[in-house]
Amino acid sequence: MTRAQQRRQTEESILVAARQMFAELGYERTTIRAVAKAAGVDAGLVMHYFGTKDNLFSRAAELPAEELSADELPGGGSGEIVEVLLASLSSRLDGEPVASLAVLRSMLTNSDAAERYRAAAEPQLSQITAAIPTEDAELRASLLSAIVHGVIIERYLLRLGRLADASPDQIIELLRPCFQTLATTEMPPSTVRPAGAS
Amino acid sequence: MTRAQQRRQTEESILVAARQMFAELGYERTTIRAVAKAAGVDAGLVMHYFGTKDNLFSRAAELPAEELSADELPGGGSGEIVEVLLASLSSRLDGEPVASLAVLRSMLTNSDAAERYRAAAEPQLSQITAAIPTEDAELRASLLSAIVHGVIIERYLLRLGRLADASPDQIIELLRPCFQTLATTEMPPSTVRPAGAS
DNA sequence: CGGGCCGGTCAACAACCGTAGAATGACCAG
DNA sequence: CTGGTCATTCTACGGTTGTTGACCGGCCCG
Repeated sequence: MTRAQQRRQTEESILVAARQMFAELGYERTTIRAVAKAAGVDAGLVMHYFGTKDNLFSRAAELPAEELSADELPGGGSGEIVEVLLASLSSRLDGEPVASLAVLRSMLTNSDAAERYRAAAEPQLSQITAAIPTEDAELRASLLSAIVHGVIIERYLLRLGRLADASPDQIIELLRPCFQTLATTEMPPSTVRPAGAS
Repeated sequence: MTRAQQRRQTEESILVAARQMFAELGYERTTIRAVAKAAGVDAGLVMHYFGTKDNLFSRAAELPAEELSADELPGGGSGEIVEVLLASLSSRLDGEPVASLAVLRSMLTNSDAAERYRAAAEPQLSQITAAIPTEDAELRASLLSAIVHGVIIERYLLRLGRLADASPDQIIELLRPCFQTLATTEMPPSTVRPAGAS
């Protein structure tokens, strides 16, 4: 194995360990020394390669650009966007998306993670907005986004309730009508009955 | 002012400062020294009163039992539970619920916060479950819960999109049909059209 | 084959953290 | 008035953290 290969491999194993720890412990509780030990190298080497802890996080959280943002939501009507969103959610629901979780868990305490998350979420948000015909499209898009993130957080980070172990398909099917009423103007007319109405 | 009063007042001002910092920075980045400085006292005093940082957090996060869990969701059909949930969400949507945010932001890194959150969420969850007549009631309840938390996190912690500044009423109204389709078996039949179907 | 590049280790520093305990000084009871 | 309680502060300790720079040794180029 050539020298460059060796280096890239070591670098990658550091990144893998870092991703894992960031996802499990969040930014603050993840220490460079622990990452180094998990990767089987010295802490100094991590600094030598990545320069700074923030930078290590940046590099470790790079690929969720792929995991986090749905890949280029194709335009289309509000009907199609729902299916695209559901498909994107579904793919994130089987198999732990480690890099995404690293970003999500660190999001609330690390400013770089927060910005990275915003950068991944905003274009997606505006694409959803564009596909919704109503006046309050922006808010509806935000709600759709909030639901997606709420589900992922509750499933992977909080591990609360049935959401932790339910099958992706089951979740998707329950969410579909929900998404449809949000993405389109149609509100089920008969079911709108706020509180007291005989 | 008597001695006991003075003490309780100082203690309270420490708690206020602690809540604020935990809500803004999360558990790890909040330091006892900083809390003390914000409260205008010495760090040692904080230790003297609260013994430990974990304990300080516990005390600072006590009142969200009131903020977090909807107060005694009254039983009732799936229709009523929707309105109760929406009302609970609505009340949390105007005015920043500082203590709740402290718990939420620290939840992902501090085990006490996580447990506290679970303790507040689980009874609520089972009450929702009880009000839903379908077989997959547990999952539906979890989804409802996930949506609520997703909305709050995106509004207060992430401050992403229109959700950050929209009026509570507007959010509630958009969410209502969503909640109804989740809490009841009724699925809008005509709108179910997965992908390609002519 | 020899010398420099480079992957990698080691030891140490400065800062900060939670925490402990002694010291101070004002207040209240007897 | 006096003695002790108690709110409050000060100083310091041990540990961990991010980060640094010197050092070592094998690989590759000329």
